[in-house]
Amino acid sequence: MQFSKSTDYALHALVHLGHSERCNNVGIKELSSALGVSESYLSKIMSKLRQDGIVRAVPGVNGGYELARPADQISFLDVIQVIEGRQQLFECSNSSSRQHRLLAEEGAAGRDQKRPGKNECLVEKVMNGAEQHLHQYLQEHTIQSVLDEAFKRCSHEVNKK
Amino acid sequence: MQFSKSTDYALHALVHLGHSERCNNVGIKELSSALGVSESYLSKIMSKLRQDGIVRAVPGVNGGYELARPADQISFLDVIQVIEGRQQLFECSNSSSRQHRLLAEEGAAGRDQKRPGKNECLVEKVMNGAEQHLHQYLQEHTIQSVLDEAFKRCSHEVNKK
DNA sequence: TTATTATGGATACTATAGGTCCATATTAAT
DNA sequence: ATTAATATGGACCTATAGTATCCATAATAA
Ligand code: SF4
Ligand code: SF4
Repeated sequence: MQFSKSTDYALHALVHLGHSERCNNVGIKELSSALGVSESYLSKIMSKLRQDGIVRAVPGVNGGYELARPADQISFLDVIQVIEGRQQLFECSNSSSRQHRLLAEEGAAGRDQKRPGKNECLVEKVMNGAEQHLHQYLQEHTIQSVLDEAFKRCSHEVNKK
Repeated sequence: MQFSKSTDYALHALVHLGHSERCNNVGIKELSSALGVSESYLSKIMSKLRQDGIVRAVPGVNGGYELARPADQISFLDVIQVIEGRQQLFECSNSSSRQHRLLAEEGAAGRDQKRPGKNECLVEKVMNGAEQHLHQYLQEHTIQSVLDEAFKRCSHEVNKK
């Protein structure tokens, strides 16, 4: 259970883009050398980010990438979901087992015909809760918030002189 | 980014053990058929749980597994960490890149010789925060809490009669 | 028109998850 | 002591996902 390296790369690439915002587009070469990742691999990742509307890309001379929206509207969650997919953290595999009947159906069978089998399972309930918490946190942290913190450090440095 | 099936199995097995607590040990056969998982595979998982002190095991006739401590002292986090390992959610891979210097070192180099390179990286900071939140939530939910909820449902059912 | 850049398909390698089988060790019951 | 039942651990296999490279093609600005 770990985030993939691709997510790592994507986040760093976006931070880089956010940092060079006012300049021209940033080409894959610059990104690649800044992050220390091969151009071929990184370009796949950037492609994904573009397909999901996180960045814009323009080919041709002086082309490259730029953020498709302000950095404070690109959350960590957005990036993670693009790269890792939107599958949920916990997916029940054996919902036809005897176990299942105890935890999800018993007590619901006769009581509520309104919700047909939609009675939430107790294990899933905990896990989905965990996922929600995680998502909320990741939603609240954006590329901009990283940039801001970096700037704060930088200005500390200046003040000290 | 998903929890493995093994974690799923482990959680269900523990719930089963918790449910049959006062009875004798529960053998792998019963567990296996209750969960709908092969004995061979499930036994590997149970072995891991034993090595980490979550369950006790006794071989021989009428042997089997039982919880090594009360169900309210076995958190989801405990189980997950046994099965998935204790690696952190986000592990930085390219800490020698140019990027890194911007985000983790700049502003720290001259300022603080006390903490040698221990200046926390800003991307990691967010991710570690996320992990902490997740862990806290998972720590607060135990096998017992699932059992309790199941019991609540059950008694509703009884009251209705 | 051309040089430059992104895109997407094909391919390969690797690591991990998921799963099986069997030989061995351990224990309780007889 | 013997035996039957049970857990354990090693060896092995397969499928899938992550990581990565290469190349042919498309799109764009100069
Ligand atoms: S009890 Fe929940 S997690 Fe378990 S099998 Fe049923 S739906 Fe899945
Ligand atoms: S900035 Fe943080 S996440 Fe990025 S390379 Fe440095 S330590 Fe790793």
